[in-house]
Amino acid sequence: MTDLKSRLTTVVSDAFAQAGLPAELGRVTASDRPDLADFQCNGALAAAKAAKANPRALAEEIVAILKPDPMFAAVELAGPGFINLVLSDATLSLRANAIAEDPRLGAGLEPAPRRVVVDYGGPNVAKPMHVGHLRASIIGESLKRLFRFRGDEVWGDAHFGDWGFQMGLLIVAVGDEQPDLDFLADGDGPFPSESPVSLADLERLYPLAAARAKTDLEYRDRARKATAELQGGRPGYRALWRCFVEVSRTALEREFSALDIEFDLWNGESDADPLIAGMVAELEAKGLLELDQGARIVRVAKDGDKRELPPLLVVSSEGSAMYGTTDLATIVDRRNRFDPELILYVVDQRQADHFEQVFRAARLAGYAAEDGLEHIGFGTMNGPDGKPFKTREGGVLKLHDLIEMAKDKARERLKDAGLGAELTEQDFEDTAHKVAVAALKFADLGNFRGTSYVFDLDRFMSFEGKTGPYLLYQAVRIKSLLRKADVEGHAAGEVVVVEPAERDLTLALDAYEAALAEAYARRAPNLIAEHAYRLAQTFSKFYAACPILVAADAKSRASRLRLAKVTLDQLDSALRLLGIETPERM
RNA sequence: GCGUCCGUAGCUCAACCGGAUAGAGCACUCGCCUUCUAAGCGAGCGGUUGCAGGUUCGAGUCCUGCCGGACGCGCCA
Repeated sequence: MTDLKSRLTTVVSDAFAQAGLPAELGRVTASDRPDLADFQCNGALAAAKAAKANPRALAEEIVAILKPDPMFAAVELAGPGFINLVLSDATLSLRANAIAEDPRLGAGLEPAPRRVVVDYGGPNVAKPMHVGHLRASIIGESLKRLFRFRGDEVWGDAHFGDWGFQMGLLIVAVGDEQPDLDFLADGDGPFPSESPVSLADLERLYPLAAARAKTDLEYRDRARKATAELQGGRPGYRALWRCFVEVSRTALEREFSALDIEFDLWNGESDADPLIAGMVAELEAKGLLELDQGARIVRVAKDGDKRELPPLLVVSSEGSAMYGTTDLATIVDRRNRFDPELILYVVDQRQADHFEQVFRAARLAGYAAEDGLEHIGFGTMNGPDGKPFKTREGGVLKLHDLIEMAKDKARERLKDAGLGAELTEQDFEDTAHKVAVAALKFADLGNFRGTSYVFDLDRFMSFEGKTGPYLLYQAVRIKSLLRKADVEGHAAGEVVVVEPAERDLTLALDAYEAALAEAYARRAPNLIAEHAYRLAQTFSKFYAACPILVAADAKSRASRLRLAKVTLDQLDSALRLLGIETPERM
């Protein structure tokens, strides 16, 4: 199962070799001029430059070699030395049938599967998720699915923020409010397993405590002491902390699942904590630690650097672990548990320096291979003013509220379309939810992750043009068509490509593999989104140009039905990789 | 100050190792529902790719300088 582009690259590379030219110049790409050809090769231009020869003459030689191959309808020399390739209808028909019969819908596998950890989401105990978590979650989930689909063994890890000073703050805050709690007692317990606080309590108390600790030094010291005692293993604090973690995690999982985001692991910062002491000793033994201004650091600057990268702080002058320490220990933890060949950190681009420090330290310590750690940075989601998104009041918008806003819009639009009357309330709600999630995710994943984008709910939910709802609409249309075909007793049959719209649709289907391979290589889900949109649009043109159920003859109806079915399946596959589900009706 | 990223149509974004006529969507104009969902399809309008040089047969893409913007730069995460 090979896509046309790869197959053509092989064929044309062989022709280059036959002509005595470097085979790697035979790279074939989709044509820039669809009016002239299906595919093209620009290698003759590069070959001519290297050999100081006439590009047209070289290209002519290649054309002569390729021309007899019956897979082509035409092979032509154009412009300064482009080789234009037009495939025969028979070649395209063959390919369309192959994709239709392929359980992977034309998508390939990576030749050498790896063990990969995707670190994304980054939720924290007691903190409600806000819009900042949206990108990390959506992009990470998509990369996890993509890597898994390409054949890697993948663990998605939420990397739960369940440790550190915030926990001490919460213990103090809860203790002040409920001074009679059993958990506050010294000694070994036993302590209740029932949580004395709800998530709402935690979310209420945390910001207050954090603010107070900034100005009230006595309060801050109590929180620090509580943090130290918790980390030292004080049983009552541990038991209380476990309640915080459980209450938070349950609520967060519910929120993530509303976005179809599911983690394989909820390993927290607390899981890495027990490894820190040993790790520090090991770094010491390896001679990597240095005492500087009272702190223990690893110098990570390199000779070629354009600017001196600050050292990684492993132990602060107060003797505590920093977030870089935890990240480093987490690498050790993952190595021990899974021995991953690659760890992807899907985290805001602004933390690029931090990860560079951690990665360099990890390599120096031998915890990871040179190419085993990657920061997958992304830009911010901005408000209309171009600054990171805030509510009208200037606060952060909770993720939950954002999703509700999107669902309200979706309900409104579905009612306008008269769908409310057709569906049961449950189906209606389900569809509204899917439409809202598709709108949000497609708006996010449609852009390259590295660039920031402006959040504009009206535009995302406009249900027109290049949006999530448009893609769902195309999928739903096909589902409806197939239901009708079923009722009328029409079956799909062999694809025979005749019409231009059928050619274009086949070429669009074939491009799935190239899009996925590129998305994988560049860790860029927007290329999947781009493909899905192209496919949907190409189908829509086909739908308008080629009657399916009322086709002129039974053979062409069967052929078009199969094209419609495989388009739906591939669209569904691509959307699933983006984390988007399609409803039955809309 | 140093460093990273960015500047493409009125707006939001593409452009596959440097290749043909820089592409989509929105907005605007026009056409298309007595055939399968018009949340659609077709056509049109819209560009000195921030500015100035350079390399090349060929530059949005590579190099240099400048202008403008975002972000980061040791004990928060």
